[in-house]
Amino acid sequence: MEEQFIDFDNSLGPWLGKTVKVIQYYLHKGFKEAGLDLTKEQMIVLKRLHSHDGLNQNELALLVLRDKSSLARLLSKMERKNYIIKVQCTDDKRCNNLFLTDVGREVFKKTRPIINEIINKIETDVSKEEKQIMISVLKKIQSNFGESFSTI
Amino acid sequence: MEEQFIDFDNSLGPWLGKTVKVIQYYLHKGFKEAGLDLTKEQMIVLKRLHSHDGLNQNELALLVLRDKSSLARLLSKMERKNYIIKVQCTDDKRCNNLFLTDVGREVFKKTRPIINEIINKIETDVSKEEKQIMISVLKKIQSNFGESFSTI
DNA sequence: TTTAGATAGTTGCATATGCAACTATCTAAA
DNA sequence: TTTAGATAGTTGCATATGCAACTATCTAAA
Repeated sequence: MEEQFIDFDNSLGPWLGKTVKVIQYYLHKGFKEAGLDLTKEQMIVLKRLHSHDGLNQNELALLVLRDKSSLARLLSKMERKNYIIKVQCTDDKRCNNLFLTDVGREVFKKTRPIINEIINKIETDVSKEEKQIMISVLKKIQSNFGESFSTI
Repeated sequence: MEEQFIDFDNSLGPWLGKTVKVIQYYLHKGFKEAGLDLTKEQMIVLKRLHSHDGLNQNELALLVLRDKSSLARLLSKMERKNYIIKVQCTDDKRCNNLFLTDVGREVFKKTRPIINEIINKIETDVSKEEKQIMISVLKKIQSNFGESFSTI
């Protein structure tokens, strides 16, 4: 069939994958060099709670595109480091509201310059038009895979 | 500083990251639904060996952007499943040449339609021009992070 | 008011990852 | 020819991930 002849190496998938790997490598490296005890994944959680304090685990898991079990373990580590706290919901004993601690807020603040540097590096020599096209295509790709992802 | 005001959520990094996560989710799902005993990571190794049989572990690790220790363990699992074999280099006892087995080749063949479907899904409603811009910007981003990555 | 099904979060298991330290081997320079 | 440094691959450790099965709790319908 026609299918056999799709050019895998020049399709968007591998290019996207490789680019993200490169970015993640330098992000982790940046945190390490700044002496921050933090992974990229934990940073994303801090970021979300920073703008949406009080989410419960299920809500947060949806936002960060992670399985709730994976997130639960991530949160445990962050709780041990005193970056976040879990507070049992008042109206539902099963559920926890998540909050940044002052320590967590402080750590997040320290990631700012590192993240900004990475963003600047990513977008070096990328024009406004190119950036706009990138984002619109990325949105399109996400929505090609179904509504569930397009709203995140 | 100016730095504080960079718009994290609308920068390329998070958009790229999310998109890749969505793609990977459906790729894994596709393999599972087809009954293939294979992860995305193992598929990438099969793909590389398919076009470059005989690479050693260090060479392959560079190509797939993985730490050699991570790759070593990936290869062990694939060797156990009889997808690949390691053959000690004739001229250097430290080094292994890696080869696909017939089983590995067969499994890789079976991933083809799944991968093609994902690629088609990704590129739905993405014009040739958009795709070209995407790839050129992704290349640019990779090279922004240094020569070491730009050639992979 | 009982209870079946839904929901929030956890745990077991298997996979994947990178760094640092290690072994075995090779190579190039004294 | 010896040997110091380089190189290929492995192992220990800590992290991250998703699926399936689980517990505790809640909710809506009989």
